Amino acid sequence: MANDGSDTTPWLTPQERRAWLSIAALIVKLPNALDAQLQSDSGIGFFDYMVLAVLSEEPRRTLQLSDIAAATSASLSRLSHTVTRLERQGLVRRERIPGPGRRTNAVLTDEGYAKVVAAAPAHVRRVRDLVIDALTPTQLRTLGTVGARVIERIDPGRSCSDD
Amino acid sequence: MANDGSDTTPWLTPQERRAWLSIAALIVKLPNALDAQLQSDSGIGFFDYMVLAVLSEEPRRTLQLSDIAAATSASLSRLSHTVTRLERQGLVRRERIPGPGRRTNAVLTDEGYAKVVAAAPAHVRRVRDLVIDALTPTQLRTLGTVGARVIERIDPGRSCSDD
DNA sequence: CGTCCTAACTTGAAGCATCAAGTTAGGCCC
DNA sequence: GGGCCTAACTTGATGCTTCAAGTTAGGACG
Repeated sequence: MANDGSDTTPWLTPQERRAWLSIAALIVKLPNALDAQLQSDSGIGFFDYMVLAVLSEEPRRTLQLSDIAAATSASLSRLSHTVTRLERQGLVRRERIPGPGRRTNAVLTDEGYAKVVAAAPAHVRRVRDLVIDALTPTQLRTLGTVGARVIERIDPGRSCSDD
Repeated sequence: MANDGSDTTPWLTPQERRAWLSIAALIVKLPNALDAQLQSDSGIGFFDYMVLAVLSEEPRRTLQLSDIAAATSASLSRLSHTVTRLERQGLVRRERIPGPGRRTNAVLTDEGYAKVVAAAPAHVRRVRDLVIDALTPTQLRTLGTVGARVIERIDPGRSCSDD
């Protein structure tokens, strides 16, 4: 129970530790901050917003559930529950795909589209305030690169696309 | 409803957008990955682990609830519920502070201490694999700096200390 | 053409987080 | 020393996430 996979466990150096503390705080606080902004300004959570946003960028405002799940880094189960809720709010609608297998699309309704359009400006502004405009272009670039690198480590072989 | 706080909402440039997509994926996936590792190796969530870890670094393995909440970026309510659960598992114990006000300490039990000690190596290894060792020292340094900067924007005036 | 198989989704229960209301223990002020 | 105030928690309800188990629609194999 005290040896989970290695005899030698190199602890963090003071520099590494300091960096890690900042990163840990970041990945806790940034999602909270974005959730809070969207919740209070538009009555919607960050994840729900991402789902609507992803759909709004599709030509037919339509995407298969498993593709949405991949785009938002969520489990299919989570997504299914979420789509059920969004459906109840009239923002989205389900649609069976006729072909082979048991595939289902989610389609953004007009009301759903209006919701994202209404929510986006304040959301983007907050993202700018907290992240984009807080950093130099070089820092932002590094952050993007570094994020992609870590993501690649988490699940090797994936692209990314959400908002 | 279409104008949440500004007439001119500068959208993201393609570079900014690409960076933001990486960052968004990062703040969703990294917590999930850490949670999954801790859950499967030690049967404990990331947040619970942080609470125990913070306590384990105190001289008397004791800290006031509101200080733990601050150190882990959580609400007092969330922390109180969590401490109740940890208490039920025998990992922590509550202790009223006699002085003024209605202050309460959480104290790490021996069992709780054993738990963190057992969980830490695999957790640290995962943090190394995913983040620390995936980046150059310069990138890590930048990431730390940048994290601190964003945190400062989120709630101005705070230090950080957790694991 | 029937059985097995897989991929994609659904569902229900259990756990965890959040929000809004309480509660509690002293200070403060007259 | 009685009423009021604040800070620090606690609690219960509600909602979201996860987990494990189920369901469904074809395809492949024999």
